[in-house]
Amino acid sequence: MPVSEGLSIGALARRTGLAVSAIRYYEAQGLISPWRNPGGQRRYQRADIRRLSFVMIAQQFGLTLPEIREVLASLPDNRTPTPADWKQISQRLRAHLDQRIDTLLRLRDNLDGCIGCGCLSLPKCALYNPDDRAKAHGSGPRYLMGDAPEG
Amino acid sequence: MPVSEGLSIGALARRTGLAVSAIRYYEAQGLISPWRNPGGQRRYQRADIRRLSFVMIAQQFGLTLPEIREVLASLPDNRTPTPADWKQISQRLRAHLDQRIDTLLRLRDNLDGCIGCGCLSLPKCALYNPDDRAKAHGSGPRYLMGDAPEG
DNA sequence: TCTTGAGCTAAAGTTAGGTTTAGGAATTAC
DNA sequence: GTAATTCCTAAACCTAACTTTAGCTCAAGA
Repeated sequence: MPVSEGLSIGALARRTGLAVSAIRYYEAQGLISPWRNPGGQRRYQRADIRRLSFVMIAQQFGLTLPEIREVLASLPDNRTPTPADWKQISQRLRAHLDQRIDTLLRLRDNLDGCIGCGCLSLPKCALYNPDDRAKAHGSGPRYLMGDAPEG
Repeated sequence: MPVSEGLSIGALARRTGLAVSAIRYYEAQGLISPWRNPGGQRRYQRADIRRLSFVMIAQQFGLTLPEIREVLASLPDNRTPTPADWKQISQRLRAHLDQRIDTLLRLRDNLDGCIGCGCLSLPKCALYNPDDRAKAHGSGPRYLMGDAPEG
């Protein structure tokens, strides 16, 4: 029998498939808030399995951890989230995903145009649209993406 | 008048919108190979503007720098690339993009299903398909993505 | 010529999202 | 009761894709 109620971090790791280190990291990022048993070890609710599962899914959809934290903030504090709570949150995910798909589809259309016209690589090319650039993916030279260097 | 033919790195930076430091970094990664003038400064061909532009576009499409280097390797060494050369390369990009879009569309379908069934966050949920997870985005806990920790 | 603006290299710093390590303390299993 | 797990924290390390800094050299203009 456990020394107190709740899941240990190792148990939660086994249930979610996450590494223990990742769970502790998510806590540091404010995504999950366990309590401590008398010995100082973390204890989790069973609902936290869902919470972490959601984190993993949201990551696949391209949300950053701060974004996920914000989304999770809409879950109730005072009670265990219900399926309806999760459903509402999933719909926000869906909106995010739709936007990513749109961006990629627009990129593809532009690329098709460019293949036809031979303009690929010209700075005036539609592919250079900075909005698309900023949203399509996380990487690329920083200052092109709106982070002007000083001086 | 310049001390030798070709574009200086600053001129290339202005033409492409890239930072000088980024251009030097791309060289270190094998994406571009300038020659040196008698004073040891880098000199570029005008065709290198296109080359770097292509790098930026390919990044938007989610290719890593090593992947871009590989794609660029199919350009001719002995002559300036023609529009036909670029067109061929663009088609490889298009295939990559199609795959990304497919993955996201499948994720969206699964999410729709999950919103309906309320299963979101259950490990058996279709959203946990590891193939999709590995391909949808670069981030997420490493060892879930096939990089098992030792011991 | 002399000064300032580019360029050079090497090395360190940055961000996101974690993992690994070191050195202890708490639990569990026998 | 003791050995083997598990857990704790803090700090260092990791990758990708760059940027910044330091100290120096080159090039261009008045």
